[in-house]
Amino acid sequence: MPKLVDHDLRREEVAEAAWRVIGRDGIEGATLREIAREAGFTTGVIQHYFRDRDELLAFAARLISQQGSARLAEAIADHPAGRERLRALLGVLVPSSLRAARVAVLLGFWARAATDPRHNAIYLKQYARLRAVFREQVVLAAAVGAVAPGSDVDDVTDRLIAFGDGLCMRAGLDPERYPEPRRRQLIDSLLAAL
Amino acid sequence: MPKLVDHDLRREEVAEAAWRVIGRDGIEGATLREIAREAGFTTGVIQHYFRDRDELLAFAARLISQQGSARLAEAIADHPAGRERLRALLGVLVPSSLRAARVAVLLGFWARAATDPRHNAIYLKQYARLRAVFREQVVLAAAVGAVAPGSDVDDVTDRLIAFGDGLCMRAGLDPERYPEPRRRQLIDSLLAAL
DNA sequence: CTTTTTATATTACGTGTGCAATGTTAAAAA
DNA sequence: TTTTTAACATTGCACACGTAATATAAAAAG
Repeated sequence: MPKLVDHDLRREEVAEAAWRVIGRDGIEGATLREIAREAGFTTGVIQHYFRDRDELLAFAARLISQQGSARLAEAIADHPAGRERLRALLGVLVPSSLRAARVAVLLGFWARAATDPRHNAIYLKQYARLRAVFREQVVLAAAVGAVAPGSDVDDVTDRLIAFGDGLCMRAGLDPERYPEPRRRQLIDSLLAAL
Repeated sequence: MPKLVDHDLRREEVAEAAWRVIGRDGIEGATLREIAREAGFTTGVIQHYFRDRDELLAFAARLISQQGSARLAEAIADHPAGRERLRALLGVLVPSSLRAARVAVLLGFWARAATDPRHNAIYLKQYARLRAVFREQVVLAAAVGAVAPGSDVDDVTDRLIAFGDGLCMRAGLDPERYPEPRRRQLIDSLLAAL
């Protein structure tokens, strides 16, 4: 047997290079050659670990979502149920170290999900998971009195997520208007109005 | 002098064809040849009215924003200041006839604005206008008591817009979960919490 | 050492792109 | 009627793309 390589690790390595390229040049700029150059490999390597460009992009999209899930779990573990935990969850959607590149990656995948059925399916799964986590925590927050009594749980959940996504996007495209303190202030303002 | 053609009209015609293609195939699918085919022209026509592909896309982005401004003005004219008018404004961000294609166009331009400085500049101008309109109406709404006393006007404005954008995106990518009645319900729920 | 199998590298090919150059058409002005 | 010029069409080119095919390197197994 020849040189031993951790396949999953290599795939992640390539996917992360793809993110960096997408963040810099957009999805259309994420060519196999450019991704390979960014990763320090040749295109032959990428071909060895991914059937084609689309599978690589799909893998990258899935991976970014998995990492988001992990950060959601962290946020839950690190903060007590209620408003604090909701704030931490929103902080995952709108991370404090928000780079334009990160938003470019998200927007790129979302834009692709709007026209490509395969990526849309990936997106739907990701979103269902995200929403379930948020909803659960909204229920807990309501039990602790962090949500106005009488509010519909699903409404609050969807409002939270929509706000987080919108803010993430606007802030990524216009970082001067939405520096980190301003983002935190908006999140607090939103939570206070729940 | 030869045949007379309204230049602006032709440009709009081409831009609208570009939207349809982007809505169908994404921005990367919006090639000159495909846009020309969609518009019923040859690529020669497009070359005659636009310097290059980028200018065409920039024009299309500007045009879509202008039309949005017009719809905002309509919404203001048709609804009394206060909660009703805010609802109408949100209805412009999240139109009742939300097609996936429309969201694909928006996401495509946003994604491009994340990596292309020229498109980012266009986006910033658009957003400044949008925000100014919203802010003005939030002030009026507060005066009528449609906003909780003591709320910061800028906070409320940004929360409204972020929510609207986020909902528009999520709904466009997942229309089954967010049919029109659900979207209206969410908007009302948000306004009630102001 | 030889064989086998995987990782990585290289090259070539067909396709489609944006764009430039050039040709054709037709209508308005002279 | 002739000329002029904008509108539109066509063709070709250089380039970059994704991918297939193939070659080389390397390491475990016999």
